[in-house]
Amino acid sequence: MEETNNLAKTYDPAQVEDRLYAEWVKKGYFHAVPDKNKTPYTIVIPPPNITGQLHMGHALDNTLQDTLIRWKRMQGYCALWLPGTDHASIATEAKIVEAMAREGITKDMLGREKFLERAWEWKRVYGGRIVEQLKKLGSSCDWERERFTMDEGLSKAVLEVFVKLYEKGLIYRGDRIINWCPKCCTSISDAEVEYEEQEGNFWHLKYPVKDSDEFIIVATTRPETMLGDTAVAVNPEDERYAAMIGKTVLLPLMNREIPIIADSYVDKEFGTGAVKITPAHDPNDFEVGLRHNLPQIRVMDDTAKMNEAAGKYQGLDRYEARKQIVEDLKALGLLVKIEGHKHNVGTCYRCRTVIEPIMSRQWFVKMKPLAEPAIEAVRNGTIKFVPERFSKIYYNWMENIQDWCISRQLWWGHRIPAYYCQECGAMTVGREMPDVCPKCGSKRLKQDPDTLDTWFSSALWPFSTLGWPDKTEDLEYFYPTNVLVTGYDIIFFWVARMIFSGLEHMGKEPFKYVFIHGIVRDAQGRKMSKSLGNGIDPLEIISQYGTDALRFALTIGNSPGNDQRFSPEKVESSRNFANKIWNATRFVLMNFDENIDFSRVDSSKFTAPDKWILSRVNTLIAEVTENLENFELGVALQKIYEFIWEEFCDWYIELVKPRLFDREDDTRLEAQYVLNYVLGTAMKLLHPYMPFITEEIYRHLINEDESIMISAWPKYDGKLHFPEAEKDMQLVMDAIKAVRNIKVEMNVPPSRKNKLIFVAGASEAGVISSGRKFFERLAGASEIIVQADKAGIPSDAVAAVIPGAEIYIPLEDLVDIAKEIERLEKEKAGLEKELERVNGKLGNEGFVAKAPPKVIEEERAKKAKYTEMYDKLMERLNGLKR
RNA sequence: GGGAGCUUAGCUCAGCUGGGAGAGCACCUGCCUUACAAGCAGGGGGUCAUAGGUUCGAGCCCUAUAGUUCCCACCA
Repeated sequence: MEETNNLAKTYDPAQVEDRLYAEWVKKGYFHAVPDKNKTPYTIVIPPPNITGQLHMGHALDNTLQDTLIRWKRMQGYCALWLPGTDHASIATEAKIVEAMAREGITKDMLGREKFLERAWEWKRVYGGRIVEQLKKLGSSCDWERERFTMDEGLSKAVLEVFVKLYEKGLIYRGDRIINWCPKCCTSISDAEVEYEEQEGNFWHLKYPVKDSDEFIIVATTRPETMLGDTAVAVNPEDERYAAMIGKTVLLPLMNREIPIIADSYVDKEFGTGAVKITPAHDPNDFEVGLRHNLPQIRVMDDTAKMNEAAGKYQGLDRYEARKQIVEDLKALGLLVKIEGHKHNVGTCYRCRTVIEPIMSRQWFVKMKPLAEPAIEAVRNGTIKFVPERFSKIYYNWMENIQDWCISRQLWWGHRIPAYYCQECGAMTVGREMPDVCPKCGSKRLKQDPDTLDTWFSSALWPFSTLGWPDKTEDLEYFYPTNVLVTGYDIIFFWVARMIFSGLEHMGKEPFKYVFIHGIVRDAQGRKMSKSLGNGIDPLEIISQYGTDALRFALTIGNSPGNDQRFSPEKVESSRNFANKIWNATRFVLMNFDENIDFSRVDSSKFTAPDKWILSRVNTLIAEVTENLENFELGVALQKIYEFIWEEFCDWYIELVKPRLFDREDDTRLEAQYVLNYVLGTAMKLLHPYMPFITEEIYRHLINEDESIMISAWPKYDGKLHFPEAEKDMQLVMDAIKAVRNIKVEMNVPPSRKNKLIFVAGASEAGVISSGRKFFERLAGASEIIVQADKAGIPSDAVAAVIPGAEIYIPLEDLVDIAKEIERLEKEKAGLEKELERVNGKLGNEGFVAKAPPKVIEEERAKKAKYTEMYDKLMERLNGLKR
């Protein structure tokens, strides 16, 4: 205990964090083992990309998870926070390709096998980085269970799911329009396309009608696709074009004959009412093409360069081709006009390249049958979104869901388990490559070169990480998990897909709650981004202010699902709070004796302030616990903050100082005990939020626990509820505040001591008398007189009326009657306003008849209180004015 | 086109099931009071976007409007 009296004057996180974290890990506190005597509480981490660097989004997401898991662990649950990383196929592959490009190497030069070797090497080098960064946040993950989406076990799960869904007919291969990223050279899913509004043009083009001198004018935003046109469509009810339907136009530049068809898809009002149809390069045109049996002509290759079907434009990039085609049409007199046109352009969410819709043979998951139970699970409350409003976003997406394109033309990822016979062309899907083709017996089989969308494996995360498809003890015990914590930007990508996957493969929801948070923005409210360079590095903040300050700043004053701004000022005040706690602890410890022995504490010697603070912390326990249960982390933290700073530090510590400083005081030990208990309890409540400082402090306090991390979460205790003490202390504190207020307002030097005369009824008088020391110390009182009436009070004393008492301060030379009257008039006006409001309510028949009795009673009590204060104030005022 | 959020003190934001408007920062005044100046004490500052409605009672519930942000859809 000796060294405890020598805590540094300011809290230094660097001295504490790494040391404690290492110890927690060493002691195995983060490790969860199935325990039949405990209830499981499970969170699986949203696995960060192996290429990732910790950013504020991670910091927030993981702080919230850690707060929940630490709280539940303390509550006695078998709390598992399962960590891991995601292979992030497209993002990782892009980075590797980029690095290779710097060496002048391409994927093709290297070949698949060598490329994968590089990728695994990349994973080995960088995969651990983000994990180490998560540790800096204090994350209490069970690192013994760390998983990676391409682990053997998880890959087995992917294989199993693919084969199962294929056999059920829920995975199929087909030729459809998909989103193609020409830079990443792969298909991507609808969810991976981001739309951006861009200034574009609307080109009006003349297509000559065959065997006539007529033209039909089409309007397009993408002239380059005209090379692949296989029809022109008009609305069947459009009279302007009625006569044209069925005729043939000669496609300019290509001189291909294409029909004019009628399809209700065409909007008469928009553009010219005639639409060029390019089935191979537009999703809507593709549908029209199917309805009318139109040929599909792809005019671009995988890098969005024009291909051989583009005739003389072959080899040109799509935008060069556009320019050239417009030029050529103009030369031919077929360009009618160019209009400016704002439109949304789809871009690749990874590289921002404009997406090319291209017809291609890909693998898809049939979504409708999977979506239905997933919608139902949220609708019937099996899974709850917090805040609830996010379920609407979820429904909206799920109800309009399209089939999911899952194949990617990438090498880094789970390879599609489909095998093609090189002899007969038969396809086999299976858990392993068949020895021979089941159809023709040939041994020449080749696996599909494509890999799966990275989200295909993360969709299985809540159960694949627990051992599925094997029936493991972990899976049995920890699944379904309790809560998933993630940002709203990832509901479609991940949350929705986990829900239908869990229901389909486990027959049970993957989690009960989806706790959604917003985005961390910069101080100006902008999204943090690499291109803007406005990102704030959490690790930088940690090294400057400490992990606890960062976590506090990210949690305080935020409500679930809302975005927040992050500013250095906010962390600074968080850091100040950490320092405040630290110093409160220093104070407590420096007032402990070496041989302090709490077994000798006599609870009958608890004073009013003791009972008051015990009662207050007791209430705090109940409120914080309830807030946490409702995922109101910010509100709960605010309450802890206010309790510690205002009630514990500003009041309780100040109130007990006289007892601590007087070594002979009969209740000194009791004060020390209460300080230790209340601070310790507050630290427990704060621990889930600020794990390091609370642990460090807790170890210096007196308790039986090995670590605050595994100590028991405080419980409300009816025996520690002291309403009388709370009421008495309210009177004392009101009085102190009133005196302080007067002294400042009347410009009394703080150092000057004054006599205080209280006029109060018997019970209040008792409270005030026993609070003598508090007034001396905290209100600068030199002498306290308590009396039942106003006898002998100097007429020029300054007065304050508080609930239950009047206070008079004889200021002699300092008093300015006019000023005093002015001050009292202000008080009077305030009271009048209150009285008016209360009387308005009580005078309202409706209120008295319909309001709950409890509310009416409260209002009546207020009325009595204010009336009494008002009368006393008026008496004083009239006395002064006389 | 559809949907959601936001609008509360100078700034950033809380405000749980409707019952006397809050915090942090900033500002003003005074304090180095032996835990903390990263602090202490005191103070100023708000027709809770606007207009209706429900209710005894609305920052909170309903409707409409305005401004703002975002998501989805993608009429070429």
